[in-house]
Amino acid sequence: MLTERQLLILEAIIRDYTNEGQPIGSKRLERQLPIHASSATIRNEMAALEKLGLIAKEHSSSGRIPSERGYRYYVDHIMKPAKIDRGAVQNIRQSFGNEFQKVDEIVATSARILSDLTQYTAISLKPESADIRLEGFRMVPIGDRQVMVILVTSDGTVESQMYNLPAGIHGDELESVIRVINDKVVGLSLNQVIAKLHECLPLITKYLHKPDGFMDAFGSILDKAVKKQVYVSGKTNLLSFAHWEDPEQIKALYSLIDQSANLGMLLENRGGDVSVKLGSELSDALLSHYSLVSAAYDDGNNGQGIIAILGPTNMPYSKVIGLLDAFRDELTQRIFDYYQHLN
Amino acid sequence: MLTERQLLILEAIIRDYTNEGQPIGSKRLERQLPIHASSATIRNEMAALEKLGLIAKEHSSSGRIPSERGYRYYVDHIMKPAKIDRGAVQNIRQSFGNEFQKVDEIVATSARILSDLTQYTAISLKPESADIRLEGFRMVPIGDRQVMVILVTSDGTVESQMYNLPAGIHGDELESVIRVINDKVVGLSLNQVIAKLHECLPLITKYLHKPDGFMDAFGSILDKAVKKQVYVSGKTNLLSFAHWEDPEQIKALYSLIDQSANLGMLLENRGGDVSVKLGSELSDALLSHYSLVSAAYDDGNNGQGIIAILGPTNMPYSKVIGLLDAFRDELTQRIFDYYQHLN
DNA sequence: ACTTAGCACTCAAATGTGTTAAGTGCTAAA
DNA sequence: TTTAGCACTTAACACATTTGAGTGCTAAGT
Repeated sequence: MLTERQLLILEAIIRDYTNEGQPIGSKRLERQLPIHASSATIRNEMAALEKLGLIAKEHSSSGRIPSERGYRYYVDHIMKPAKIDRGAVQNIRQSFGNEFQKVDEIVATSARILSDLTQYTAISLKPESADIRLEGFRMVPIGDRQVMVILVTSDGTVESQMYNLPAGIHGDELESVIRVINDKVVGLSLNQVIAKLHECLPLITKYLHKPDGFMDAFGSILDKAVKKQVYVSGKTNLLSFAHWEDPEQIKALYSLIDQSANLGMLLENRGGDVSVKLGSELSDALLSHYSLVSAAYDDGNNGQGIIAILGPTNMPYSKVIGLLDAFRDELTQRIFDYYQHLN
Repeated sequence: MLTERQLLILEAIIRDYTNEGQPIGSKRLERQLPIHASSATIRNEMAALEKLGLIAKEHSSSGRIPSERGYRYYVDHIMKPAKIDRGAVQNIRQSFGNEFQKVDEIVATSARILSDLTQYTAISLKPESADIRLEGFRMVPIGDRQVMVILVTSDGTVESQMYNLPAGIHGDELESVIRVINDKVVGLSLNQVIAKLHECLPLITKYLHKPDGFMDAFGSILDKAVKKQVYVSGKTNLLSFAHWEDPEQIKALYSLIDQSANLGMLLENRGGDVSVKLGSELSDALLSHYSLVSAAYDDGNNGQGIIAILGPTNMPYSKVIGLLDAFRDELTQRIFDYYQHLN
């Protein structure tokens, strides 16, 4: 257990290092801290904190910087989320605007607002419930040889994709295909759909002479619906605080972030409170100097989504966590409004 | 007019500088060039070239680097596009794969292939003809309160968007709206559509009590159809040869590229041959160290699209131009195939 | 048992000093 | 017109020196 004085010192080191990015020395703290103690005493305390692994030196005679464990301790035991003032909340509310036609738009907008507010990279995941079923299926003829395939899932998501018909397919054959699909796969969970559809392949082949293209199109649209929808905003902000000598490393980081699959992994978040993951706690070594603050939000009926901020390890956690928490409430409300408005 | 020897020297400087990025000196060239002349003679020739503004020094005693005018002269008068060997063409063909369901997919894939091949940033614009008309309009009911609005334009583009109906709209009212739109605006050019639609507003208001949302949705989907579709691939490659340590500048560059409107401007290309724009010839000062190689391609019936490579001023123009030219043919063929397959 | 002044020590960063290598321009002779 | 030769310039590098902020340790003071 840390003494009161050690807590003060640790907190001051973290605060100052967050603001200035420079190692913090004992004389500085002596001047600054509201405690009566000489720099030598502070040095002793610092040595103790270092032995506990909470702070570290960059070289043998440098000031101290918080270690990862230090941040962990700070986040878990010292820091209190900053209260977000009403003006800021108002601001968020305004940024959302109104008139969303899809939940995806709300989620995408969330990422944009968050990256604007924090100047970090923001990530948002669309709410997802455990069991999504295929709820509707349409094929809308567009031209002689084209149809638009539309899937509706039980969480209200609508995905569409063009499909070019093979030569010589007639309207009634198309009708038959629609009927087959409505009979056989509508109502199933999305994971079962593809398997079931393959079972029905002989049947479909009867109407569509060459069903490969159709299966591809259907598969790709189903993918869109199944895939965790991830929205990332403010990627370029990563450049601002990258120790960026090496362009290759940044390229790698970007491509990591662009692979939404990775991000899905990264964000695993079992609901509840705002969570902070630091450097080595993140799945990829590329992120060892970064830190991820994430929060799950409920959409009221279907499931949970996630919003997150990816920034430097020395970010102002108090502010960011406070913001994310307030934002989460705002977002939940927005989604609630959206569904409300729909019924 | 330059002498034979001056041409050789200029060409060698450009070639070597492209490969190594280092200023080129007279002694080097003496060793390397297949002409009988001492370094002093070459120095004299270099002085002449410098007086013509074709090459420049970084500092008073450094070797020479090509100036922008030098590149211009090289591209216009010296360089011949490299012949692309059959293997490479085969490679391109393979990268395309088959089975495109939309022209957009072909165009987007083009950007991807080009940035892969060159390791620069590639940009592609979808073909656009002068006069696009609205050719079809659908509203597909999805749930009780949602419809999917679908527009088809005369160039075969299909765009869709969800629209949440105001409360208390019934099927027959929706039918009426569809009929109004089909009667009044289908067949018009896209630019006229919005104006005409506003004329019909009283009529629409009769059926949709609050038509604002609908007008918004219709407008935004029309925007999608009208807006020049720009695809950019390999943005991170810009990092590889950015010689600037300033993240802010790169951020600015990225946001420039993300505003597709800007890119549309940038790319203006009156068809014909492959065109090269260097540094200051580009619209934005941020691009002064970059160079844009672009080519227009025909899609056989509707109009022209553009493919382009954005890279450092000292790129290997011969290769890039040769590649772009060959790629253009390949792309034209692909689009031809696409439409062929559709009839 | 803490605290603290004082001191020797460390290290990064800034500054200064040569040295080298690659280059230039100019001149005078071939 | 060409070229050898020479004086000059500059960036890049290696190296030493100084400075400033910081450290650990010790011995004396509370």
